[in-house]
Amino acid sequence: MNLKMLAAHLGLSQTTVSRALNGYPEVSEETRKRVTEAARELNYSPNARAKGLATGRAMAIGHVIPISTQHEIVNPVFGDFVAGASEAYLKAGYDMTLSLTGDEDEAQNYRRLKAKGNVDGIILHGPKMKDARIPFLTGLKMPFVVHGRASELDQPYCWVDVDNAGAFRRATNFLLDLGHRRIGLINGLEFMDFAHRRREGYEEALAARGLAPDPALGRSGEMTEPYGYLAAHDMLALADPPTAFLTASLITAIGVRRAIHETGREMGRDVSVVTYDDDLSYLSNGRDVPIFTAIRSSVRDAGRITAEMLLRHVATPALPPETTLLEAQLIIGGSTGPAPAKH
Amino acid sequence: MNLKMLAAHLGLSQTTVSRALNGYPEVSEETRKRVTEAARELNYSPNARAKGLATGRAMAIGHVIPISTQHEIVNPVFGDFVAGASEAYLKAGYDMTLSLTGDEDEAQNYRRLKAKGNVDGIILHGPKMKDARIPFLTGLKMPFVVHGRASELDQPYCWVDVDNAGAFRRATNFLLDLGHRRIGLINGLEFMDFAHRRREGYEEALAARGLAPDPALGRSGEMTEPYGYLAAHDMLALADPPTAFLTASLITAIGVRRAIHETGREMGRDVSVVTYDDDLSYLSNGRDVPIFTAIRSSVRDAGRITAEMLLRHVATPALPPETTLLEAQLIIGGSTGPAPAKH
DNA sequence: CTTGACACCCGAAGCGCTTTGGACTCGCAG
DNA sequence: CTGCGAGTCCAAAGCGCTTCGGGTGTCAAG
Repeated sequence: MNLKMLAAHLGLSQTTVSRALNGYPEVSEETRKRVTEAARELNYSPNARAKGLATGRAMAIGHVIPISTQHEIVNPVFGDFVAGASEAYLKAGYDMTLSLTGDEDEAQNYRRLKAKGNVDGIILHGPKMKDARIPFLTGLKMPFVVHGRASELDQPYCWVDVDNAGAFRRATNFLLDLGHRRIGLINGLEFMDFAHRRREGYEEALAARGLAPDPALGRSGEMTEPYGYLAAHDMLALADPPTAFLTASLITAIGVRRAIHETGREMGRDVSVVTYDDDLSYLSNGRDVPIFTAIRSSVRDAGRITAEMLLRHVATPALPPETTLLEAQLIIGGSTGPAPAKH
Repeated sequence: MNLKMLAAHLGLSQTTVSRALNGYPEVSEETRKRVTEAARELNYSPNARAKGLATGRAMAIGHVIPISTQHEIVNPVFGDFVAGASEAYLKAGYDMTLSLTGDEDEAQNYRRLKAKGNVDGIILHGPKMKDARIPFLTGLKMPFVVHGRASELDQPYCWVDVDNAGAFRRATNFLLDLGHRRIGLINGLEFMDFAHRRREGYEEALAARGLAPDPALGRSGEMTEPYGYLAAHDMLALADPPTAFLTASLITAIGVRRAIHETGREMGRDVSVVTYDDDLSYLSNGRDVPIFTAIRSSVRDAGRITAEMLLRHVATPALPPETTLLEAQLIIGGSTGPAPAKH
């Protein structure tokens, strides 16, 4: 079933049928009705490739995920982000294509992506500090939005990011207010921009109270459960162990909890934990009473917002770069309490 | 940069250039070299849409994920599956497009997907028991492979699945061998086919020893941490509590562990836990010594295998349906031990 | 009666590629 | 010298759609 057949079936020209279906005004309401009805009946829907060729728009957005030979791989956040973005695409009639690429010849990859022409815009995931992809994409003249930001790049570009520094500053302050002075930071990989900013927030909060960060209380790594366990395990074994932890993800926090229990301490009483929580659909932090005190920001919402921004820029390429900074909420759960009195 | 310009630049016809680039024999090796070099230099890569139009192949695979209004949403397994599938696509030069669809007018969705013509094949996720999409897709004459299976459908189709029943039979037997008699099953949603089969395996193993499943020890739900916690919490509060749990995912198992600790018991001594483990990249079950005894099967491998099967069928549509049953490994970790003696 | 204006519709070109059906040039056997 | 196959290359059609640049026919205004 294609346009030609449909047109023949209706005794109309392809032109008219095409216009009728695409809502152009130079076609009578009556024939438009006839056409749309016939289209539905015969299960006609236009061939996207042909349409794309003719219009120059692919009606699709590309998500590029670096899948480096180290183990970053697809991270748990991705599913929810995509779900959010999909909401936006669904409404706008856009498709989504995924490219997991090794990060060898990045430049070539993006250039090809553009030349192949099956996406109208790109969402960039997992920006590193001064990420080289950003200036490159800017030069490519293809609309893109970064999920996150890249520090130390002053060139303007579109991004949607959580205020990571602010979130960790608040979390740190919260713990400081509870009397904690030795706060372990169990961070993500710090060449990733978000993790870098989180450490900044943490250190700023400490500095504001005249405290210097203890290197023994800072750890950076991939945010798995065993990593959280190990990091907490080691720090708790110190002569002067931390009374509180700040972790970068719920999964890591779960590992921290395991380590705390294993040493016979109790979370929320002997040791406090505040975690960042991406509010993932399958990793809920409890219902009414959150298990962990957390700084929470829905990555699914971020996905929707990022996609909407991109679609705006695809529709109007002349738009100046736009940015959105999302604020994370601090929600109080059962994992925090006043610092235990020293004895 | 397109074919026409490249041809002009080389003083050749589009035909010859196209053939040179696509490895056809009716072009001299010398000109082929000239052409490929010029193509690389000028950063030419063919427009995928035009190519698709001309060849009738989209060089892309569609993943359709039901995103129902209930809360299944994108599940944590998805990211790893996609990473595996990408390996196969990358090698074969295929792209991947994602469609998250509401499950209202499924039939219409798939029909449109085919008519739009930007995928050559489909991977079906999350099959339910006697899933209606399977007969429908068969009728559509578009190659597809199901990740999982649908019980109570005797029609042939391509699938890649883990032997869920076998895995849970083995896990149950393992616990029975350790002397456990009251084994709680904390399962996924049982209208999903995989969860249904897991229960079957569990019940078969019990039946083989003349045990009847206690309804109070069976629970079905979305595999979140709080769900695992709640289920275990409730069962442990029974007059005759279970001495072991069988859980459907690592995340759920983590909730179970929390419940066990909360009642002052110790996992692996007072209460045993065996979990299903999808071997997710970001949710590792410990390194050398696994935290949980688990039945493990890499969902990432499954993704690769499924994609490879689909590509085979896209290349040769006449191939008869093919199936692959993956066996899960039983790996022993610290979460299991002999049933505590009754007193 | 002619002229625009308007509403409606159509033919055909063109998007960038592949592929069919030749065309041309050699070299070699007849 | 002719014929013929092999080796190279090309022109043009076609994939399914949009869209430009007209074409009708009707009707009110001039």
